[in-house]
Amino acid sequence: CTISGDFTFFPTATGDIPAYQLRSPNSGLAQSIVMAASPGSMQSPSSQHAEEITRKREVRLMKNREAARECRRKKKEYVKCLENRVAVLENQNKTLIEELKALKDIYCHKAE
DNA sequence: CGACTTATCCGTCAGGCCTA
DNA sequence: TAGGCCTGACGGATAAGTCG
Repeated sequence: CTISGDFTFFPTATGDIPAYQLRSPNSGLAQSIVMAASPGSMQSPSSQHAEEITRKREVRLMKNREAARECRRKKKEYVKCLENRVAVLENQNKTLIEELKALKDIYCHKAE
């Protein structure tokens, strides 16, 4: 398990503005498909435009939803790797301390 | 057993970074 | 510089744990 090099965390300079938005109960893929499946044959240009905006928004949200899932998956993996590395280093440290103790012992007995 | 707290997951927004 | 991607921050939902 190695920590991939392209995964970096950086602080963002967000001004703590609470993120509020309308939550549509039927947002997501199904909604996008419904939107795409209804051709704007008998619609005014303005309602077509509104529908296009809605469709674009749905696509954007869907992509971001998936991106967030992937981002969280990568973060979990990254944390797991760090934890593994901590365990390995702790073991190494313990071994080195033991080794040092043994060498000190040998040295002390020689000195006598 | 209901009220409250804590942990975890998820969707969304905002903003930074990168590329065409 | 517009558009897309990535990710921190936020708030809601839900499960699990705790307490009176």
